[in-house]
Amino acid sequence: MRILMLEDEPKLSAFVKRGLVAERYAVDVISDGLGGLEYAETFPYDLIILDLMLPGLSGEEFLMRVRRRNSFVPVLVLTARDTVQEKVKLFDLGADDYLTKPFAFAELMVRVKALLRRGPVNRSSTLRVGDLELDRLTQQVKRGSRRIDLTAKEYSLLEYLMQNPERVLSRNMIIEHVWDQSFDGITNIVDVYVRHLRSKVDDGFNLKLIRTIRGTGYMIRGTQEA
Amino acid sequence: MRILMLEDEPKLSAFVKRGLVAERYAVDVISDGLGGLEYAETFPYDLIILDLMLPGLSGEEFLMRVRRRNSFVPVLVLTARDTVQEKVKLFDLGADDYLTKPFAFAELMVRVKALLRRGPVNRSSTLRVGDLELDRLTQQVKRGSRRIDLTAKEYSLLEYLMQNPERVLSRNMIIEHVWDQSFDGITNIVDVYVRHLRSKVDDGFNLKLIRTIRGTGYMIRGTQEA
DNA sequence: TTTAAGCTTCAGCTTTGCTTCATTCCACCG
DNA sequence: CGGTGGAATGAAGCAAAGCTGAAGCTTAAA
Repeated sequence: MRILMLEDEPKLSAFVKRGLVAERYAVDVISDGLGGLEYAETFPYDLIILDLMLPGLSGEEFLMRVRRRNSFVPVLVLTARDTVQEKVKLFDLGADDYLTKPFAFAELMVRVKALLRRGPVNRSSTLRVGDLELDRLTQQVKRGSRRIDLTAKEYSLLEYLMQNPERVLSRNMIIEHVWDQSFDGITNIVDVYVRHLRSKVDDGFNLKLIRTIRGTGYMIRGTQEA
Repeated sequence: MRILMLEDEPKLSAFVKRGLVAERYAVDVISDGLGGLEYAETFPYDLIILDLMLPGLSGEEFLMRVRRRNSFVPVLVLTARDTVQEKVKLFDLGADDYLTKPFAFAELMVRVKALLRRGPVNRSSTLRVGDLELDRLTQQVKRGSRRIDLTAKEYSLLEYLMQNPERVLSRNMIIEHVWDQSFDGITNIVDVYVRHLRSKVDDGFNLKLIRTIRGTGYMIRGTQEA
């Protein structure tokens, strides 16, 4: 799950980012409107958190432009004003939810999860492929009855695979969903992490869930068959 | 345990606060209704103590608004009038208990504890994880047969962990529950206190109860396993 | 006013995970 | 049944996260 945060106050963004990362989201923080727009148009975010007070381009302007690109990313707006007019305007512009500052982190978290859940991909909170189970609430992974400990990146990768079972995912797509902005250039990082995952998820089991599609990418599947 | 107190008479609020702090609650005092509403909506309090005579927004109004947000936080009302009508009105508005001024501190304390105990989180007064025991009534902590002395913050932290055994708690969540205000930005205060706790709770024992989940936060668990 | 206890910050040190790179392996091609 | 390019793998450097001791600060107690 990849989140873009538009916030120019470093303390706040650092605090929020730390919390989101702890929940295993890949978070990009951008501090000005124009730069944010560029990011929003370049990467496939699952959610945007938008502070209305933004240098370079107002929050309203940003929201309009994103929506004009007929993008349906959920947008959570952070605002200082809490009036009815404000609310109406925001929903008009296409915001999906809003939060007035100051807010408790727990409250932000609740809304983030709610917005992500209602997206097209995520109905349920538990993903299943074969006898492999990933619980997004507690972030626990089990194969059969055996618990599996994953690092943050391993977890995100597995989550992405399991969101798209039986579908071949290219290395580029995987990088764009699982890694954040800190990434550049050509790399075999996906291969390496698939290896890590396999050693924890598939090793010692008869049925291998993660498959390589030569020349294309990877796929997860719970059934036998060639 | 976090308490919000709405009281505009400084002497009284100082007196009560000191008493509550001595009992290891984290107490925020706000002296006007509107500000109090903001706090109540922003932070997750376990209890609200409300003086009916309040500038800015009447106590009744406050109560109504809090309840309209369908918040189930217990509210203890302080009032000067002691009539049947008054009582009925208060309970109608959603008060959970009330106290007429003047009152003895001990009396307040009894009611506070009663309300906290019946809250959604606190069914039993003793928390247990492995051979570690925390008694909320007497605020005593024991591991096996050995008594452990904790400071106020250490106690709150341990209590929060033990309320959520086997669940990973992020630093942000911990800060919001254990410390009064959300901290500005980034701090490692949680790390430091976990260290303090460990030195008292885990050091010298074979089975370590408090675990670090790297990149995420901390967890308490009483069973062995990996 | 002095003293002590607890709270918070900070910096350096350790551990772990992230990423790159070089080498080896293997599927698919002719 | 070799050859070739994509994939797998192990190892190693690097960077981030967490640990820890100590010091400064605040508050309460004597």
